[in-house]
Amino acid sequence: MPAVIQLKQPISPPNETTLGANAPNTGESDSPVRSFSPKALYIEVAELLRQRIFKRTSGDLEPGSWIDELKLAEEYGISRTPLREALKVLATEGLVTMKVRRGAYVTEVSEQDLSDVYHLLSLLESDAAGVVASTATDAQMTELGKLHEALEDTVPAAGKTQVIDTERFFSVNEQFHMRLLAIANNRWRDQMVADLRKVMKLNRHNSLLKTGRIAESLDEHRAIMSALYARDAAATVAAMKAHFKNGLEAAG
Amino acid sequence: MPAVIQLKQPISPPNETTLGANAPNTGESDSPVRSFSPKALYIEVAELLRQRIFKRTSGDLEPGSWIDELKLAEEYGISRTPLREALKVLATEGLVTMKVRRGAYVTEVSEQDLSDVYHLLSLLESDAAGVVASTATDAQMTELGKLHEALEDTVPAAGKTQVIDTERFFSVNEQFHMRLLAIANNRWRDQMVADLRKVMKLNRHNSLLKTGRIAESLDEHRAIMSALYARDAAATVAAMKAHFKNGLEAAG
DNA sequence: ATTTATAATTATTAATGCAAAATATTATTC
DNA sequence: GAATAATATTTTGCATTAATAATTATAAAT
Repeated sequence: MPAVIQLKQPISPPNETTLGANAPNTGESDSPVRSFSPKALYIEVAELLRQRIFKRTSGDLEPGSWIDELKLAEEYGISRTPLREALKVLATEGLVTMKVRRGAYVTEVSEQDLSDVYHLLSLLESDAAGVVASTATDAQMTELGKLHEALEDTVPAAGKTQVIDTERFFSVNEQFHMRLLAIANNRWRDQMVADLRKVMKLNRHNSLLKTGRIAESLDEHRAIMSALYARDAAATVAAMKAHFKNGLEAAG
Repeated sequence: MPAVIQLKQPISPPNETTLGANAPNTGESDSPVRSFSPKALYIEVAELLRQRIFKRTSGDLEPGSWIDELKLAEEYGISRTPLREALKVLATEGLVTMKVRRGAYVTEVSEQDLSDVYHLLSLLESDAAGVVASTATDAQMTELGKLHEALEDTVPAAGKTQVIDTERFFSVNEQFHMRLLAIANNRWRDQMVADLRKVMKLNRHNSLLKTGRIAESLDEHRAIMSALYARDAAATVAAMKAHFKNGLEAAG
């Protein structure tokens, strides 16, 4: 490790975002960077770290690797305090693991973990679907129907040679699931699902929906939608569970 | 917000004793207090704050009230840094709510929140029960059976005039649920359940099991146990759901 | 040569200091 | 007297610095 005596020297944090460029005490107003930011610094840093953990391109921040506070703080041009606070947020999200007097490590998710988390996602979202089937207003139901139709539209009719817009399919699919959760209207569940999904993304094959399964997935969505329209909670739950079950098998 | 945090450390209640008595710079070695403490200070402080939030006797730290960092730091004899870190942990657990540039507030749980959280607890624990019914070893099943018998033993046979040891009933009941979760063997669920239970405890009538319902509760437990012994997952899930359903009605 | 003990290095944790932001208070004007 | 401006106080947020724990390296001894 470098960093002999002079740590605070501007060892050329040459690049990128710098984000916290605001030298603290210097009254110099040369850092408009986050002057417009209403959010706390540690929140923004947490988001940056999340991206780096997920992208996993830069080489560092791979699962299992130790997170060098000093290096990152320098890199971002901030002190270690907000960085530490950000790490604590990520720890509670399950993305990093804190070891006493040993610092933070990017969480390694085993196959077991992946399976466990997926199971919970399935449970929570299926339940949400059941709630929606029972309690959604007609307007909300129509809204979901519209999203489902948008999903159908991304896949060309059988026989057509047109390519599937995978990107768009995933996007609309995501919207559908999100809207469903929103209508189920349980912010605690929303938070849990969000956290669990982040953990899922730690995995290499992170897609909750494999590419080759689009046609099948659409079929399952149809089943979910018709159970919803029928306001059959049990059937909706079952359909959503089946949807997840297939998704997992494909991902495994 | 509920979230997943994984601290391998047990939550042994710190021997309390002023905890942070170590005056920082003063070289005076008059504070052996936490010299033997292996845990980070902010973890211990978080636990202390949790207790204060739950006990709610001291008048401060009531739901909705603002948390005075300075005052608390002084009170515990520590600086604001570990206190702030502790607050962030509690924030991710959903016990406190952070407002930008406005500090931390003890989370107010509405009736809606309470109902939502309870719903999720029911969902997660019922699912766990189902998993146990399907996958537990015979030894584990026997273990649960023993706990159930201990639960039966706390309630005198009908006709007897002996008083019920409520305290013990709650304790054994808690053990049963905990053991069930442990056998289900999904650490992510365990963490979520733990967080949700904490939120439930924010409520005044915080008992997950009302006093007047012991006999009924025992009946429900019997149903769960026999479904478990039969290794009927669906029946187990249903029995556990019923158990929770009744519990909520009693609490409401 | 292996093991143990001690010293040095490294990194985390906690404390203090300082500035910006927000709220409360006072003052001034219409 | 009310409203608005100006000032003062409080409080959060970030940075810096000090201290503590742990690991590595080095040396000594059996």
